[in-house]
Amino acid sequence: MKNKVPTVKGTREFYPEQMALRNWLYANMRSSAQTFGYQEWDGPFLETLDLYAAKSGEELVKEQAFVFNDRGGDQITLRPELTPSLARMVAARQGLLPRPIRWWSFGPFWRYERPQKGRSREFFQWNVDLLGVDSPAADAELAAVSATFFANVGLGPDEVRIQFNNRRLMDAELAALGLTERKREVFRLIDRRDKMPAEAWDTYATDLGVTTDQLVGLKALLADTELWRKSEECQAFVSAATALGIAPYLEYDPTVIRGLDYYTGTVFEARDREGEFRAILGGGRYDNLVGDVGGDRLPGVGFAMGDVVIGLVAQKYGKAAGLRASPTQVLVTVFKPDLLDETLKLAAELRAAGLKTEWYPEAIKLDKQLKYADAVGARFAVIVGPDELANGVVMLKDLGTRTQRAVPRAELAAAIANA
RNA sequence: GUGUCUGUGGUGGAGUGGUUGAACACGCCUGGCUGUGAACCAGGAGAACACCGGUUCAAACCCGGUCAGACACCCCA
Repeated sequence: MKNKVPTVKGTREFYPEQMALRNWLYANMRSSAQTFGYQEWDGPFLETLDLYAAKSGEELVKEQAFVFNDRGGDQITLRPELTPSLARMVAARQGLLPRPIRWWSFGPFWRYERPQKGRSREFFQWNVDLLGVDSPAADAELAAVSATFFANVGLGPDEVRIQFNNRRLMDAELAALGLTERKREVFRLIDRRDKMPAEAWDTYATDLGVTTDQLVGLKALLADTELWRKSEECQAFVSAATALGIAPYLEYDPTVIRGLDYYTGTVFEARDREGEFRAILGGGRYDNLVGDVGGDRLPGVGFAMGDVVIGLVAQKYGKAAGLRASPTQVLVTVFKPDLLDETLKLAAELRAAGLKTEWYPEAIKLDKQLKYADAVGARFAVIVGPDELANGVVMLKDLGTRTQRAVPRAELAAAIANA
C-alpha cells in the first residue's frame, strides 16, 4: 500500500467484524443494566480540564489526558473518564432526580498512554452507577450487575472472578500497623503486591520507610484471605451478594485497592482467572465526589469496564464466536441483465416481508454470486432464471444444508421464514 | 517518559551476505463447469524485502540513524 496516511496512534478502526463485537458487547451491557432498572445517559465527550483537576488522580489528569486549547484559548480535555461528569450532572439536578439514581452509559474515552495489550488511547467504556444509597447492599448490586453481564456473555466463575476489598477496612488495618503516614504510597505498594518479584517488593517497601516489623505485618495482612470478616461492611456486602446469587463470582483479595483517589469504601475489580489480562473492570464506592464538585454530599458506587480487555477475554474463551458482520439473510441473484427488474422486485417483496435482503448487482456467473452469498454468511440464496420464470416459481437454496428446491413465487417469504 | 523486540506481495509467513528470476499457505483473477456456493485440476496477477546512509566485489540479510508497530514498566478501563 502506497502513501498510506497513518491513523492517530492508539486510535481504533472498527471494520465490520470488530463493529459486530463492539455491538455485541453493547447489547449485553444494555440488557444487563436494564435488568436492574438502570437508565441510559451520556455526558459530553469534551470537558474542561478543571473538572478532573480536583479528584481524578494526579497522573490521570496531568499525564494521561488529551488536553488542547480551543480557538478561544480555553483548555479542553477529551474525557478520560466519566465519573466527574456524572457527579456534575447529578449535582446540577439535585433535588429534581428521583432517588436512588441508577444510571449506565457506554461511550468513547481517551487517555494519552502508550498503547499495549488491552490498552489503547481511544476506548469505549461501560459505566454503571448507583447514587443516593450508602449501603453494602448497594455495593453488592453493582457487583451483581457486572456478574450478570459476565453470565450473559457466557463467562462463568471458572473464567472470570470479581475480587473485592474495602478501603475503610484497609485504612484501619494500616493504622494498626502504624502506616497511616504515607497511606497513598502504601496503597500503591499494596496494589503492586503480585505484580513484582517478592524481593523487589520488599526493597520497594523498605525504601518507603516501612520498618521490618511493619513489613511482616503487612505481608500477613495481604496474605489473609479471611480479613474481610473483620469488617461489618464486608460481611454485609458478601451477604447481600450471596442473596443476589453472585457468590460464585466473588473472591476476597486484600491486595485489591484501586488507583483512583476518590474511592472511600468497597472497591472491586474483575479479572480472568488465568491472570493473562489486565483488570476487566474496576469500581467502588465514592461517597464524597458529588459534594466535591459543588453539590450536596451524595454517596455513590459504580464501576467502569473498558471494551478492549473484555473483548480479548471473550474471544479467548470463544464467547464472541459466530458474530456476523453482515445482517443479510437472503441474497437474490440476478440471472441475466434483462431479468434485473425481476430480481429487484423479488428483493423488494422479501424486504416487505421483513427479511434482510441483498441483491447481486451484476449478472455475472452464478458461482460468483453464490460465493459472495457464502462470504457474507447469508443463509439463503434465491435464483430466478428463465425456467423458473416460465413456471411461476423461484429456486430457493439453503446455503447451510446445501440443498435447494423450487418454491411457488408467492410462497417464497413464508418458505424462508419457516425454514 | 523508560526498556526490550520487530518491520518481507491483500493477509499470514520462509529466507540471516552470492543459483532468490524473493519459498509456501490463504485470499484474488481466468478457465475446466455457456444455470449453481466446499473440494479438485490447469493457468495468472500481485513485493523498489519500512525509509535514509554506511560496510562489502556482492546486502532483505551486517552496522548506524529515522520512522512505524508490538510487548513490558509507569498508570489504568
